[in-house]
Amino acid sequence: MLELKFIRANADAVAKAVAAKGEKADITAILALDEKRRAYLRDVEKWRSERNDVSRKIGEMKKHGEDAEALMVRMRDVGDRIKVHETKLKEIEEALNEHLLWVPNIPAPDVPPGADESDNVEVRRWGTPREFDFQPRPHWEIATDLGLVDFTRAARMAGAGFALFTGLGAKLERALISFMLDLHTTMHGYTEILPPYLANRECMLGTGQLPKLEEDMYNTRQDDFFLIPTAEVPVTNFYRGEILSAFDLPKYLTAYTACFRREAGSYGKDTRGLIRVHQFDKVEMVKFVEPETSYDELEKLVGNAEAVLQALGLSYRVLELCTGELSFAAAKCYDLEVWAPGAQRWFEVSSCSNFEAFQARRANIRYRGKDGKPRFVHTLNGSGLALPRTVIAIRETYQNADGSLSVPEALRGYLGGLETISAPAK
RNA sequence: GGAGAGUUGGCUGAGUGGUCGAAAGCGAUGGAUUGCUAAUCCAUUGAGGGGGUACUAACUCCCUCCGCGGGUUCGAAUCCCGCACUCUCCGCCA
Repeated sequence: MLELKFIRANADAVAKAVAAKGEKADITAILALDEKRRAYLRDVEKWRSERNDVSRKIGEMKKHGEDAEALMVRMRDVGDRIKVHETKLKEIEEALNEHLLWVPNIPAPDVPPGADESDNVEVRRWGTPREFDFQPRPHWEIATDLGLVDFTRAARMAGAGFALFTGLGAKLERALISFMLDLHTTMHGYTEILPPYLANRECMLGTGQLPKLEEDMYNTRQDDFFLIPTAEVPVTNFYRGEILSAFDLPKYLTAYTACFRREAGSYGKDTRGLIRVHQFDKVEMVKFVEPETSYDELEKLVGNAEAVLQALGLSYRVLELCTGELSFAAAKCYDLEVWAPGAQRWFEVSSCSNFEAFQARRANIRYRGKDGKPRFVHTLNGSGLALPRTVIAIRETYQNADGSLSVPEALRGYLGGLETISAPAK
């Protein structure tokens, strides 16, 4: 959410940002409603002021035993008029607010302009893609042969597009989750939390998934809860409505959660294996920081996510997203893409964004500055990491000629010292 | 699921129809005192919005907000109704 004052003063720039992001917020309508709102507000406030004055007078007259009937009759009239205009004012404000919720965040000035992924800018690469002296196989073959996943039975349980990890495949998920959380809590200064996987409507509005992405979310009809599409939702809402102290900032939180996405509109895309599934595991990092520091914090956040890939020995590249690829709420975003040598392509495993005050304004998360004035914090978040594609990269990178899989050293401690995953005996 | 109690400012906590935006305490900020620390004293200290002078600062007037939404009334933190959440007890249950 942007401030109405800001939109009023920078209408052109905001309209430009809306276009650059391919959004459809109607800035002209907002300005008109804003104008109308203030006109009604002036009237209502004038009458309310009168009512307050006269009511006070009535109170005093009654105390002195005087007859205030005439004034009371007059105020009854004023009261009716206020009520009518208040109703109208409320309608206008609701319409205005509805419009405002559709205004995206403005890209930071240094975000490269562009329409699609071809305009993203590669910032750096890490690691050398592994050379094979045999033909590397794709991850879905490896997983099936080693008995790590079972999509047939997953479909029986839930439906198409769900993963079911089995045996060491399941244990590998658990190992990765523990490894990532341990890394972030011991090396990067994050506090671990384990939040609810269901979130209410206010949370979804706060982080900006709603109203735009309602179709992509699972909703529990009876109670109007949403299955979280990312831990960002509950974790960012950790401080919703609170005023933090400047001395407590920055706050770093990390959480493992399952994530649920309907992936409406993406049918037929990346249907194979784990690339795109309705439920997946992810470790998320969320930061609450002072505005002055948020871009430094973003770089550090990317570094925290990169540390996971580096520890796992996986090659990756860092992309800076162009304006057209930025999500609704983000001002700036880096994607981390890992190299999968079997599939011969890059897979996004992390998205690290600075939302500046956009989410904080929606979720009303403030801090009290050293001058005592409350200000909105800046929020950031990044995956550290999403598991399915990380697992894909591990399988393809660490595969051996005999079909077995070496366990990355960083994970061995979490798998009872296991060094190799081999096909189960038939 | 049933019964009861509660929800007030950064925090604790008073307030049951008329200067209540709200006592008191804590905390915070500024100042005084002080060899340092501690203690003490004085002062300031809620948020959001609209208008005016000014035209980033400052000043000033007004409105709203005591969980949320309605209602009663000239007037509601205070009375009535609905909802949410928290706590206690009972039932059920992983």
